Amino acid sequence: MNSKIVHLSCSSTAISQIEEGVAKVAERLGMPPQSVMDITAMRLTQIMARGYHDVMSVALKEQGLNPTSWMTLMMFFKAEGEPLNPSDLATITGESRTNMTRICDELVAQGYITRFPSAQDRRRVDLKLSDAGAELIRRTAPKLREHLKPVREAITDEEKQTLIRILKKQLLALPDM
Amino acid sequence: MNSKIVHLSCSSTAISQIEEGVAKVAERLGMPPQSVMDITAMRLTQIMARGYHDVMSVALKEQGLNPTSWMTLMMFFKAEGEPLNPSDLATITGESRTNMTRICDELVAQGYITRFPSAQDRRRVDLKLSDAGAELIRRTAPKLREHLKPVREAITDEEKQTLIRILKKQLLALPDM
DNA sequence: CAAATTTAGTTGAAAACTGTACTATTCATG
DNA sequence: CATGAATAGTACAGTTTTCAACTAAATTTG
Repeated sequence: MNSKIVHLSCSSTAISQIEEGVAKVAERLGMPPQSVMDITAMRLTQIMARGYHDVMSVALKEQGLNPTSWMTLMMFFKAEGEPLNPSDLATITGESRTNMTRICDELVAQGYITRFPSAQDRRRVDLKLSDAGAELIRRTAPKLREHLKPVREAITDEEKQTLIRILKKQLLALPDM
Repeated sequence: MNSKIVHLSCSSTAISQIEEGVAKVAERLGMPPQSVMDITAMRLTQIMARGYHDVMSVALKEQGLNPTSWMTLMMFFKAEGEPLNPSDLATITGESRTNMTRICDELVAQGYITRFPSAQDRRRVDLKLSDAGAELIRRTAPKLREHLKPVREAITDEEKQTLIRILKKQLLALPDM
């Protein structure tokens, strides 16, 4: 019987299916048994990231934002009035410079950040959070937190620490490109 | 001094900056101290997923594939000749049905899968892996594994188990939408 | 210090993905 | 068994992101 799966592939049946599938494929491809863990970890990480993304998207849509523009706004909030340039933002967020230009265009158009030419370097553009932007952040952050509540409560503080520690080790091993 | 960051945000300075930034923002927004862990875990998960994606993309590009089409091919490989339908693939991979149609179009055009109407249900389309597709998988899998080697070797088997266990708990908590 | 190189930002075209709407078919139920 | 609801697939339009090419300014270097 072909058991049905709910939309977001995060039911326990869906997860079991992934594990079975990975094990089967790894064996047929003659991969070492440990590779099952590697691939499973990768898949689950990707699915979790997608889950975060989707939850955030839903929560942010009503504010006219998406996860990327939100993260960009947070960079400004962190900067505490210090101006940021598009390329800084691009490297920090991991977005392309091209995309960052667009996102900033949008945020400027929405009135959440202001843009003016840099005094020091005339190639550069200085961007700052507007009052409206800061207000938006203060208003939206609690809503996001609320949406993420189930995920937050699914694991213990100790598990969170462990997760962070393991992810850091993996991240440092990523080949830079 | 404003320290420069390498392209993919996975240097140890970049990670520290994320942690500092999260802590600072959380405090200024009056969020509880634990939320720093929550947000950090989320960010690192997302960055890791992006890292996987980028590594896969590079490795797959030379075969004319992308991470999504690769995952789709793997579903067929797992199915062992059993025909699959676009909507099955969509639910399993988490892609939209629309997108899956397009991906399958592409894979058919590349000759890696074959498409023919289902005998049982005339609404359906049956898709199967072609010999060329199976050959492509056998040829590509080891290359992918090679590209992911640094990540695989960054953590112990025990840590992998732990990572998987924690991610599973979180995944099950994701609100379905 | 002039020429070559690099960097910042942007633009337009292309690619990847999503959302809506539609047709054809099957399933459910009165 | 006829009719309404649900499902499979896809086309089309819109969004988001990337790629390639370009301008302008700064930096390097011969």
